[in-house]
Amino acid sequence: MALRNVILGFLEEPASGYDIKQSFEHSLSHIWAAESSQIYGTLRAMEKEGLLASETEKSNRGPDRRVYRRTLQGDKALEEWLAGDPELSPERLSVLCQIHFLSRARDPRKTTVFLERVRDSFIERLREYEALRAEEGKAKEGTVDVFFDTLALDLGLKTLQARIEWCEEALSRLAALDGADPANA
Amino acid sequence: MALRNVILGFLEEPASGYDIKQSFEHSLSHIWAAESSQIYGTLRAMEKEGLLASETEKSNRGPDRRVYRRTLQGDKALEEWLAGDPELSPERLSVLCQIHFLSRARDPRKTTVFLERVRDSFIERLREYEALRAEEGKAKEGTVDVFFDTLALDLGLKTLQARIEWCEEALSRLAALDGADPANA
DNA sequence: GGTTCCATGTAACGTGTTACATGATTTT
DNA sequence: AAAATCATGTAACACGTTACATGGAACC
Repeated sequence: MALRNVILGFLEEPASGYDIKQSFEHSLSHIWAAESSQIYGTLRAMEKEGLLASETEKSNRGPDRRVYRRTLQGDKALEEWLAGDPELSPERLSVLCQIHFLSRARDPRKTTVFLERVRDSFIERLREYEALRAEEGKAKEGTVDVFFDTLALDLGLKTLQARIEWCEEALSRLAALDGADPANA
Repeated sequence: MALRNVILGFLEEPASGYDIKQSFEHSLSHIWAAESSQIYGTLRAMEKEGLLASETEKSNRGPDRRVYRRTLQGDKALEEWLAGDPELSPERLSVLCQIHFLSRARDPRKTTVFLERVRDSFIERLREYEALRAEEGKAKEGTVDVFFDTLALDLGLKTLQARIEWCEEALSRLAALDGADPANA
């Protein structure tokens, strides 16, 4: 159901499936990048359900565009979503499963190597988020908009920082284990 | 593909679909709780692929059990998963989408109410994780096992703490905005 | 006799990805 | 003439959830 809601959110102005795909890439890329195939299908379904209405329109470049706008029912659905409960989806990070089973083997060496790689991946992603954040910040220096537009991105940054810290802590505790109890190696 | 790998991980000892379902509930519940229907289907598929082999066995209570064990090929697949790249799945938190579109409206009041609810949900989940953590810790006080067995859980704890902090920070910045610029209300 | 636990599954649906098909227009 | 961009879609597959069917054994 989330995709439907996000589409409703993007349709503040009438837009085509192609436009919505662009919106994903420009303003939600760090959270979600839906595929065109899914977007087009969902738009059709939403029109059938009465959430959207569409008209075709000549493009000045390429084939005709099917332009969608929210119906009153669509307006209402969006409002309900934004006034409804926070949707805390379960996380199900595969990497946690890997760590779980690795650590069952009680092998400090293997665990260390793996955690270092996890940390490096997190750091890499952090760099990407920081770059995005810098762009946003530069574009709207000192305005109230900076706060609102970086709200969601900042959660990602904070989360990654905490996870990198977790890696560092786990690695230093592992090093202590390995030193104190070399029989484990 | 993740479910296949987790099943391989659980099959350190031969086990039935039912047993695997229990394993999810006992040792991976905070990360993932797969449904029986999916587990049984996947077990069948994995046997067909040569990762597992099964025999039926009388149960001392209830119907016959189909007990699976890893084949050599299954051993190899598990090893490869644990030696392979960390799987950092994309997060796609619906709640971030909600925040994104709420904040577009530039409405400090609505955003405040929503963020308070998000914070409370995170706090609730944190309590659950802390309870799980306390159980683990109690069962294996002072042993090396505590470290390994709480590794994945601790990431969850750290993540939640960071997210709660993020809520608090955003809320206090919002309060400042609202005080300084009441024209926005 | 009813509830709970053991145990395996089927069917339908919802969501998401990958690969591909089609064809116009603009830029190099 | 080739490549990039605009624009919409179909088909097949993979993953996951929900609801339901079936039936035995143990416990109260």
